[in-house]
Amino acid sequence: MKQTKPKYMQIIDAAVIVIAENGYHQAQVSKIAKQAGVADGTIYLYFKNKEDILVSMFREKMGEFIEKIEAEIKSETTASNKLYALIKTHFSLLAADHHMAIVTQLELRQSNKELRLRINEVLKGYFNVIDHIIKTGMDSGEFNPIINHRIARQMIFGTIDEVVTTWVMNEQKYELEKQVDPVHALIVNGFANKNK
Amino acid sequence: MKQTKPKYMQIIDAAVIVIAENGYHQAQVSKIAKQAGVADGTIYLYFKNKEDILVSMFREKMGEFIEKIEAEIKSETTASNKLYALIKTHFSLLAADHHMAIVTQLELRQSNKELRLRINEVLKGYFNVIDHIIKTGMDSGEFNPIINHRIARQMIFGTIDEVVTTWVMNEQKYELEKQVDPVHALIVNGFANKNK
Amino acid sequence: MKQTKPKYMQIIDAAVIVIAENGYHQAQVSKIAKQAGVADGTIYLYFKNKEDILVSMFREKMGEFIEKIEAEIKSETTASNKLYALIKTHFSLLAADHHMAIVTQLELRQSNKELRLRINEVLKGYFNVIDHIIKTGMDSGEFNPIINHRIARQMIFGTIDEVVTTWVMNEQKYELEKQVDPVHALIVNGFANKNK
Amino acid sequence: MKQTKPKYMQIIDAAVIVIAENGYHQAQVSKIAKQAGVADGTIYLYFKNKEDILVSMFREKMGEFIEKIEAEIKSETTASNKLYALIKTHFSLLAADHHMAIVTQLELRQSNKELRLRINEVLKGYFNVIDHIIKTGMDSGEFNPIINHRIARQMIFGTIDEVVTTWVMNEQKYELEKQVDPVHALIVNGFANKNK
DNA sequence: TATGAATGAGCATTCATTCAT
DNA sequence: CATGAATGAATGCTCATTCAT
Repeated sequence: MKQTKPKYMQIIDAAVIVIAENGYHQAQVSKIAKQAGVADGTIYLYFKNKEDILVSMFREKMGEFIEKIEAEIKSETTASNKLYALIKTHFSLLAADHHMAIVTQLELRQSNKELRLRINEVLKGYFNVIDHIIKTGMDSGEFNPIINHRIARQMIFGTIDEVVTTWVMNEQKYELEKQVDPVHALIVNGFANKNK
Repeated sequence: MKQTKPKYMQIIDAAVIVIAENGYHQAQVSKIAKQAGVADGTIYLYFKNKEDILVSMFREKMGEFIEKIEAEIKSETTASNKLYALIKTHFSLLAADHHMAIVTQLELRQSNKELRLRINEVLKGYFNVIDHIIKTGMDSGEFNPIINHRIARQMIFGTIDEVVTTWVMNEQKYELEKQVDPVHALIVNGFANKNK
Repeated sequence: MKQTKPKYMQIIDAAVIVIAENGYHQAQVSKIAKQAGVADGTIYLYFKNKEDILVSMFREKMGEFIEKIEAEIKSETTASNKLYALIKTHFSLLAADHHMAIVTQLELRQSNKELRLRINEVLKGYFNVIDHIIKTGMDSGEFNPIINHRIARQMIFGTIDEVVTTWVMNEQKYELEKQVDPVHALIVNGFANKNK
Repeated sequence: MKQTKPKYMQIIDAAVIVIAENGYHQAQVSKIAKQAGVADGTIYLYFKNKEDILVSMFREKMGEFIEKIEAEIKSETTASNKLYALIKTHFSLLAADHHMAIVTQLELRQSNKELRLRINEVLKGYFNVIDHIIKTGMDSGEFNPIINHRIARQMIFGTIDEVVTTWVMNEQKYELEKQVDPVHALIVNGFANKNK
């Protein structure tokens, strides 16, 4: 079969593999080109520079990621269930793609401030999804109306991110998906013992 | 006045400033030496190599950081109040030291995997403090006995870290200390509307 | 005229010139690159590292050296004449290439033990040529059958080397080729006065 | 017992040990100072600079060396016997002092051209001894009157030096003193088969 | 479009020497 | 005489990017 996949995605997929297997600082352009089966110079026909590969990679992959999460959330009605679906889908997708888990949680964070700001731009799409869930809960009275919207978002993202990062750092030894319930419970109910 | 401060701390303090102001990848040893007011070679009388400067810096600063937080927590009795003191002290210390805030939240994360593992070792001391608070709350019945201990720790750290990082990325434009109450409330009470 | 000479030899020739004119310890890679008319980085497309330049240089030049000597020896029949051809060709080649004379006799000896061992490997080819002459003389009865083969080889090489080194150290002020006859005579006949 | 040995010789002896055990390029001044049991700065009260240590070391040790050889030669009458005594003493002294053998045959040759020229100055004392033997042999008619004086000296020194260097490079695995007879025989009688 | 040889800026570290004590 | 902390110059190698083909 002739290689029909456009070179653009071919290079992005190569970048994920190379970064996951070699680490951010060992992911030279020439290595990515070799993995993609193209010449070094060809990279520059599709990307402005190395940073552009990384940002594009993150944008493409994060785009798919968000789409899938949105699809799962849509069918849920309550905010709590939507949040559950978000956590579950987030964990499942990363558990199913070890390379992406390593790249997003460990390797891409080694990039410089400028690149991280551009990555944060991409993350805004994800933040919007979280914001939508929070708004749903506030509007329906399901969530406490006095909670700070921005802090709520940062807690959801911060918690999910820390849980995944710890899991990746522990070399994905345990089942990430088993953490969905306790994470969801903790976010919705907090630490307080209401039976007391 | 004669310079009496031992050169070891002098160099570490210089490293904080240079990294905060120039970024991790622009923090050359010669720049640190210049900032510290010593010759390049003098650095190597006190540190094995560049990585040793960074790990030592993190260990020294994180040590002080944890000591101060422990001191504030000790005088509190309930787990909720201890948690409040932790968040408050954490935010206050970083708000008071812009350089350290930039270095810990943005720059040091650009280091390679090996260095980050060594930094994580130092962080374990902080995790222990969080663990102690959770245990206090569990033992006293203040916290819900069914919550997952590890996830609880990851939520506390993940939330605090995300809030601080966002604040640093927004160039510390708003008052970090105003976030103490909502962060604490959200962790303790969760999202659920109990009046409903 | 377009530069058609392959860069590999271009760099090796540059290394000979730079080392001869600046000395072993002043022969920086950047200086060799400049002399070769290429960029510093280009060196590393053809050589693994600096040591590789030096070993390759010695191997290439010594290879030519040995080939030429072998060619001259082949047409001689007696061992004595073969030895004469070896000494004559050895002296002539170095007298004709002042740079190589300086590099082999003075500069390359300053290299570290590891590099010198690798250089000695290359020298074995030369020792084989000497060994062949000795064997020829022994087999034909031309040379005294009781002489120690290894010592004989060391005498031939040690004498030639010392004569050339002295000549180079005296800045090649006298004619090296005038030494061919006395060196040959001394090796073949020894010191003893047979007329006595 | 108080250390009465003057520091000058103490430092020279330390230099021999450090160079022999670590190699020329790993023989830092601080290492020599430590081995000698003095402070780095103390070295500079007795020697102008590092090169001065090495030249002084060679001069002192070579001085002893030559004295011992001269003493052995004096009691011999014929040139051949004097030459035999020289070779024998040369080999015996180096076989008895492994450190000096390594330093003179391998390590000191790694020094730069300037230092080697100064070392050659010291060697002239040794050359004088050889010259004296040659002259003795010429005057008595024992040696062939037509041999070139300078070449004869270079042959003797070059052969002895090559034999010793090969022995050191082979890690002194065989008995150097067993080579005295064949080396002497070869120098005096040459290669030619006189029975033929 | 695609190639890949060539480019050249940038930096951690060592160690001989000094000099205040 | 003796110390040893401090100095600072000097260099091999990598890799993102270009451009002639």
